[in-house]
Amino acid sequence: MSKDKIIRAAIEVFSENGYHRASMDEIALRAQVAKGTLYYNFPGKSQLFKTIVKEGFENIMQRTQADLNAPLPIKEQILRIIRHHLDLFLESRHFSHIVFNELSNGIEQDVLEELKQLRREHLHFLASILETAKCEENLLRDVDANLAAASIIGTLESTCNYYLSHPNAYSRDDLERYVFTIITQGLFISID
Amino acid sequence: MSKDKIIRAAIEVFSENGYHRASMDEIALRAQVAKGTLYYNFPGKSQLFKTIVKEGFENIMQRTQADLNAPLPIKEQILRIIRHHLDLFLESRHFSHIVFNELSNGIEQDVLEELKQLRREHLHFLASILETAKCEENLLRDVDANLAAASIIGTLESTCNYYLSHPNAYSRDDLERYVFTIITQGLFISID
Amino acid sequence: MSKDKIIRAAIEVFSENGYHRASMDEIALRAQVAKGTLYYNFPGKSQLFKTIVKEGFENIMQRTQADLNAPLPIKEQILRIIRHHLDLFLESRHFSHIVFNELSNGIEQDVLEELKQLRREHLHFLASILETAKCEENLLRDVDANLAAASIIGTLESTCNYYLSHPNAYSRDDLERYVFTIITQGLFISID
Amino acid sequence: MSKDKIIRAAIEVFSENGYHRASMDEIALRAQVAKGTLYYNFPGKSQLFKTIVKEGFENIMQRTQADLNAPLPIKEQILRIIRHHLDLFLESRHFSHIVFNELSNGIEQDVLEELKQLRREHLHFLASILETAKCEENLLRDVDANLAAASIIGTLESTCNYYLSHPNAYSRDDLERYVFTIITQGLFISID
DNA sequence: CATGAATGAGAGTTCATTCAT
DNA sequence: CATGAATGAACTCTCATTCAT
Repeated sequence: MSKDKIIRAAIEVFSENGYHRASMDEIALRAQVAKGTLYYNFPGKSQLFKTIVKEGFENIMQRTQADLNAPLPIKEQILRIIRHHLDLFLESRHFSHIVFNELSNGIEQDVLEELKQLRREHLHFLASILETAKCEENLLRDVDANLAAASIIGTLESTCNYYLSHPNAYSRDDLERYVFTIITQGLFISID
Repeated sequence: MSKDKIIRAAIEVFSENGYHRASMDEIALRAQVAKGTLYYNFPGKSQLFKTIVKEGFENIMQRTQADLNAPLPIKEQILRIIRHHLDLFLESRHFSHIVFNELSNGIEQDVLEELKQLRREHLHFLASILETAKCEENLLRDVDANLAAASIIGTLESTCNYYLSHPNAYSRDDLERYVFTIITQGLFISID
Repeated sequence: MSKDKIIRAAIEVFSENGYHRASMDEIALRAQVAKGTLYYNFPGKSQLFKTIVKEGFENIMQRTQADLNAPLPIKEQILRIIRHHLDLFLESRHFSHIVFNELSNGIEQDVLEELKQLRREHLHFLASILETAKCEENLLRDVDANLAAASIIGTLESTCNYYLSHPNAYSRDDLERYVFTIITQGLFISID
Repeated sequence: MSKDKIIRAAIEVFSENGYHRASMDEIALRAQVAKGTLYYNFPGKSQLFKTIVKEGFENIMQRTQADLNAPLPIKEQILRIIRHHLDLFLESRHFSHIVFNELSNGIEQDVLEELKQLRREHLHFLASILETAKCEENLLRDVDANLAAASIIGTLESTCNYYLSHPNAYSRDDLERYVFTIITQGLFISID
């Protein structure tokens, strides 16, 4: 089906070039459809972009949620959150960069607003997991859950970035462990 | 002098619109110089952008360095690092976003390479401060200093972002304290 | 039947948007048929347009003719011509604008030629009524009947236009009377 | 100068093709400038069109006004109005068609509104000449001056149209005389 | 030093038309 | 009879860059 081919191609092209340098011509070429077919299936470039980002957010939230269904200690929950996000970040580096960072300027105002909303929802999704854990287990430091969630995302994004430009510095497992340590040792209550 | 006027205007325009939506016309207009003057002073758009990002990095590194000249405990050093970065992030939100995030795709390859190098240098600058502290004071957890630095930057960037879209949630001082807690409680050794 | 639905929808859309801005998509949407159905029933956009214009001309000529079947004094005949044209012009303003004015440029050459022919026929139809009256009653000034007919159409078109953009200036009846006066006092012989 | 070349070319192209079929490429080609030069000098297609129509209206109003400076009997004034409009209509047939008819649909709403305003001003200009004459000389029939002006324009437009498609029917002088008769015998008071 | 008119490659988008079903 | 997904040529418009002055 054309729609799927287009989305697959668009992910590629947006990932490789960023929103602005990605051209509809290139996407059509990559999807092996005519340019008009893009506009038959999507209202325009920004809407196509939105669709993709939306799917990305939903994808990672679903994957995370599915894995947290069973009752798990918060430590394990955070580990899994980190693992899923690392999967996304490392498997499709540019795509995740788009999802988490390219939402700043230079996109049509209305679509931008929707995308920011999506990002907020993702953050609240993580925050709610933390909040639940904080209440139930009393293991988390008394920090605003939203800020904590923001910190997790920022740390993941930034460390992955570093990891990817230093491919031989440590293994994927090391990275996971390091990040877990950095995050949790600040989130778990410790005797000072 | 024209060069200064151009740089000031360019910071504004790049900040407000991102790299691609910023136009040389707009920059010339804001700088109150003719379009040709831009090309008299800078080889092109990407070079102008590079100049600005470079100045941004140098600025924050200088400000931080200057404040760390006196011998200070690591806790105080980190607090000051956070404070300077919050200053930069909150005072010129979009500019810092450019500096820390817009360096991904869609910029001319050669300039992009230089910018990534700058970002690496900034990260290493922070990492070296941490490294020194780790050796001298043995207060820091045994985590790769570069990853720790990346985590700090990511956390700052991400939490500021949240803070700015929820202006009334907490005060600037609260934010500073929260971020400090999140970062340090993971970086300082604690008895588990 | 699809054909009728299409024609009704097409009249609406052409009227509201003019030939070029009217899109086949919009017509199909309004007619509640699939786009392909348009091309099943009509060879293309210009032919569909031609069909509509043709029906418009035939409609007004029939209405006028029907009303002039009984032998009437020329004064009454002209009044009825005016009345029928005002009906058409005022009831479906844009449609009549299309019929009388949009036949100039920018339509496929072959269809355009046919449409101009239709306009000529309409003009000759009016002219023949005037000509008959001139011979039989000797009440009309010695002016070329075709020019006189052209003048009537031009006056109707132009005054309706004015009337429609000044809705409260005079009543429909006033307009009819004024136009009648303007036209006839130039067409009837008067002692100078 | 580029601006002049563009306007000259645009008049040609708009006249030959109507607003929608006229392409900016064609105008640039005809003007022997690059496409970008069009947009350097005019904000867009509709604005370019507006400029041209505006100049057309101003041109004919100026020419007419200049010729009516000396105090003339109304009969002579109307003759001159007719003459100037015939000049415009016959010399640049398509241009005048644009000016007087292509202002209906399918042009950007804001520009369309301005153009309609121009047409209204032109009509009021003619109406004011008639009004003055009516008051001063008491020679004009008691018909609303605006409708009378509309009638003149409509008659001129429509008869010229006919004249141009029947080039050999009568001479330009005949046309002028006929039109003058048609118009004035309805405007001058006559004993019925 | 500085200008700004001019450029042209390339972008996003529209839409009449086709054709396999 | 009717459909609607797919097409691709043509369109308007943007903008970094150049160069004669």
